[in-house]
Amino acid sequence: MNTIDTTYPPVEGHQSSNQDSFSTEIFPNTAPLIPCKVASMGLCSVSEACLNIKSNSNIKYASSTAAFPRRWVRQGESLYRAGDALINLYQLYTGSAKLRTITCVGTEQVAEFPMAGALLGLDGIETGKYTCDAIALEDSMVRTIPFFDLLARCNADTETALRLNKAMAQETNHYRHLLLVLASMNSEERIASFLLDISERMATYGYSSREFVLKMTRADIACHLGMKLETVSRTFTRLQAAHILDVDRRHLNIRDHDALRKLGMGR
Amino acid sequence: MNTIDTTYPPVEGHQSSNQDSFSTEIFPNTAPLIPCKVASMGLCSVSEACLNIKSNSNIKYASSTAAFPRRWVRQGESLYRAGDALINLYQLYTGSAKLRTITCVGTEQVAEFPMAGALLGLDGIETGKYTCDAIALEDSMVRTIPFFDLLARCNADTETALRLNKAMAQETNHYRHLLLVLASMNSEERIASFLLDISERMATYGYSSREFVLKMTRADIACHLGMKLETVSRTFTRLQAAHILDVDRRHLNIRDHDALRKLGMGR
DNA sequence: CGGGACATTGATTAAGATCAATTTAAGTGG
DNA sequence: CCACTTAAATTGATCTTAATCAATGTCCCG
Repeated sequence: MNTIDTTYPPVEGHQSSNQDSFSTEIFPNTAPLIPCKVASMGLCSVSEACLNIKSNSNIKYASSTAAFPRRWVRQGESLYRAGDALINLYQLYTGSAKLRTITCVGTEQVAEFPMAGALLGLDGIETGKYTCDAIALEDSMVRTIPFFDLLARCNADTETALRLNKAMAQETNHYRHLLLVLASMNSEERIASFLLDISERMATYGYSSREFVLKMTRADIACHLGMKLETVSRTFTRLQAAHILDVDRRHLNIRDHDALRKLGMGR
Repeated sequence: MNTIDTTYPPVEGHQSSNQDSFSTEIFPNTAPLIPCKVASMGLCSVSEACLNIKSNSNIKYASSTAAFPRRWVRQGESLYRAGDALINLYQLYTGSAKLRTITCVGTEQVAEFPMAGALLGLDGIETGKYTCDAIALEDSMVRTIPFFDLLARCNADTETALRLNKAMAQETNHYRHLLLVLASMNSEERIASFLLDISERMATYGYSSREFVLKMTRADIACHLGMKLETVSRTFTRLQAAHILDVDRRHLNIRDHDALRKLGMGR
């Protein structure tokens, strides 16, 4: 029986030594940690490092780290659920997730697949309650950012406020583009667009943009792109036949990036 | 013949004396002004009135008004264009608009149809350049809110900051719902969902939720909902045949709101 | 009154949904 | 470690919805 430890993180002991060092063996399938990369490149939306960039450098980095504690989420578990009160935002440090909504009649929609660096929880800001479920696609680690702390920080620091605003605007712009994808593209173009997005984000975090592993199921992809899972599967097959992709289950290899771009960027 | 005034319901002369009065004859087709309604009900996302709600009440309303000057936009004209530098946000005071993106290959997507009270320009926050065209569907009036003034205000006032955040989150949540509509609903359900949204917003501003005039063309609706304009037309016809709607070109009458809701809320 | 934008309607086609059957991989427990 | 169970993915056959192509109708504005 697959009993999951509901008292989260497996991890013990290693926290005692250096705060930011992790033994990745504990989660062998987990992506390597890239906190510095994310923070130093300024790619993260809002992180403890980013938050301090423009603030008084006398503030101890360590204390800032302590202010945003880590939390592990195991594969399949939810970081938060629709209806929960918004208390924290979360920065995804390692791993990946899906953000999904379910209507009162049970229709599901996967809105996005956040990866390391992403800021989660913004969907709760409108009403004070989350409107989505945030579910880990693999064992993942987040930083917990108390929302009202963040607001206070924004109040003290225009830079942080602008950064938060940009993070929110980025999500909105991403959705607006996704609307276009769903409204005007056929299944091949949707899949191409989807893969380009993932490819780009992989590159952003220093991984191969050509070869990677999809962390989500065909059903998740279908639910994200407004298709049926059979159509997703068939589309992968067709793109493989066209020598644009090599697909082996979740493992993906982009053979013809130009052709993929031509498809995914719109007609 | 059942001719309905295509302008929004008139607001009785309360604007004649004070500084917010306009001679609507200049723009004969323009909706009556509803500044007080929008502001006082707290329905606007961010307005000069809202911005002062929690701040020092000694601040003159007049000076605040002066800080956010009016601007008229004629039907078909754009308030801003994709690529323009973000300088201002705009609060739509009267009238309505469409927000649309066009890709490099010319694919168009109408992301939303803002109505009075809406805050426009948020799409420019991510990069500092607008990513959409904001086009007036009728002669409309906006309040011009310099973005960096607003940021400064947010800095001074947590309430304003939260309000701006909520406005952005609201837009994002709206898009997320629209994704679900496009991903999982058939044409009847999409149209139903679309009409429910408009109906609700009409009610919010004190107009009839049952009977109203669509300010946009069939092509705009189609482009918004990921359909072809012929399909939009046919769907209206079918909903009329089912005694759910009365449709006469742009004029719309909801005969069976429950049936419409059943369709639009998902299966 | 006439021209153009907008809308409706009809006939046909094509893309993707649906229903259904296998195949493959990954655990689980004996 | 291997048989067994289950989740995920692929593939095939058929059907349905909406796209497409085309023609006509209607209203508004100059």
